[in-house]
Amino acid sequence: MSSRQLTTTSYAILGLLAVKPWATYEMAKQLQRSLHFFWPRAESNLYAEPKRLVEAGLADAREEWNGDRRRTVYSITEKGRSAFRDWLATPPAPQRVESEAHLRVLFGNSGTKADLIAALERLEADAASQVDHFATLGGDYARGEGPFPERIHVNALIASLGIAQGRALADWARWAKGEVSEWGDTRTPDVGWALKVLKDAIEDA
Amino acid sequence: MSSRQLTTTSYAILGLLAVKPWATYEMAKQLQRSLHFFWPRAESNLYAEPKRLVEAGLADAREEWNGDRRRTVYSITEKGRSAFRDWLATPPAPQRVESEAHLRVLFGNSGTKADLIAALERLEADAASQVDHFATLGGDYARGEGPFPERIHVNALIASLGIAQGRALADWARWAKGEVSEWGDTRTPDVGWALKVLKDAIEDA
DNA sequence: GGACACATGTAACGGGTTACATGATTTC
DNA sequence: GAAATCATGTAACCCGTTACATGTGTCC
Repeated sequence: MSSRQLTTTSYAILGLLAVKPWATYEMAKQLQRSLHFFWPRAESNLYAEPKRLVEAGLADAREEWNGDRRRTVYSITEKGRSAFRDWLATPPAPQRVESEAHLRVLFGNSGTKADLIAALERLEADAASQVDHFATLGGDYARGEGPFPERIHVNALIASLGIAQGRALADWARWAKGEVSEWGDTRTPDVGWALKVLKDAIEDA
Repeated sequence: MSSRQLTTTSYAILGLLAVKPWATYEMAKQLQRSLHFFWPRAESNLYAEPKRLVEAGLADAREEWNGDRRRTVYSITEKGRSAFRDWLATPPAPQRVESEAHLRVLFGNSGTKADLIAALERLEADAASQVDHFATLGGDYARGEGPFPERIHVNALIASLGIAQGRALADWARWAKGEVSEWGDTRTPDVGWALKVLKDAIEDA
């Protein structure tokens, strides 16, 4: 019925199940927490996926009752583990970034200075919340409070990545905000300034 | 018929048309070039959008003939310009990143060292090609060869952003590759190492 | 004469989102 | 007793992708 080719989202969930069994609700929350920044998905979506995994024999479902409230707990099967390992051996798809804020910077000369600065502020806010998130996660593990001590090494990797990327973006946005605020208007380029920015950027490359 | 709410993709195209009139084919290529890294879209998609813009009165279409070969040239209308300005004044949606490579790092402990390193290499390659792209773009403008001199300032901004982000990612990936290659296996965490990585990352935050 | 770039699409499919629905339990 | 959160979905919609189609001009 609802059978379908497994997607990356399916494997993301399978990966979570490889860590431990999860109830769907719990798992959905966890996905929001851990995948929000590089594999974002709507919560409602996550209720269909584990059923497909069960159908494919990669996971087992078990009903639990808490009073009159039902919860479905999923766990990975041996077949699931090996399917996940196979997927990990597969070449990853290229990264995909969608950023309206970048778009607004690119076309910033068609709008007002306030618009452009608002876009830069969004960029900075996004970046700051990313840094925050990964710093919190990393801090928990650093204090020995991470929920999965056996995952401390991969989590350290992810935290340092999230922080590095977030910081680079936040720093840039803050810098750019300062620069743009000194522009006369958005339409007329200060060529000397632009040339210097380009030179500096390319040197870094 | 094919009328529909305008999407961010529509506005991206409208933004291009605000720069100059484009033939569809040319425009599709340009979109690949300039939006590939932060608003990627399949080429075939880009042939439908300008028709919607025309339908909405935001653009005009003109047929041109080059021998027996037809090309449709679109240009923005006054209404289009003002609609685009309105859109620029709108708060940008949060950034959205989809990265299978990140996912594979997060679950790297379920796979082999080779898998993990392959993911890191993908990350590094993505980042390097991003740096490359923006360095080329920036270099053209720096040499006064940019196709749109009146856009040098926003292009400088975008180039420096692209390079900064790409470099941050590439540097991290290179570093991580070196670290992981010294791991015993992916399963057993070296807690001392992880703690140090976390401490360093959080200090940076 | 063949390959390749130019130029413009169409058809089918599908993963994902938004919005809504529903009832139970815990908390204040 | 109300509000929040637990817990699990469904229905409709749609933007976008993949894959394919088709003919022309140009270059070697």
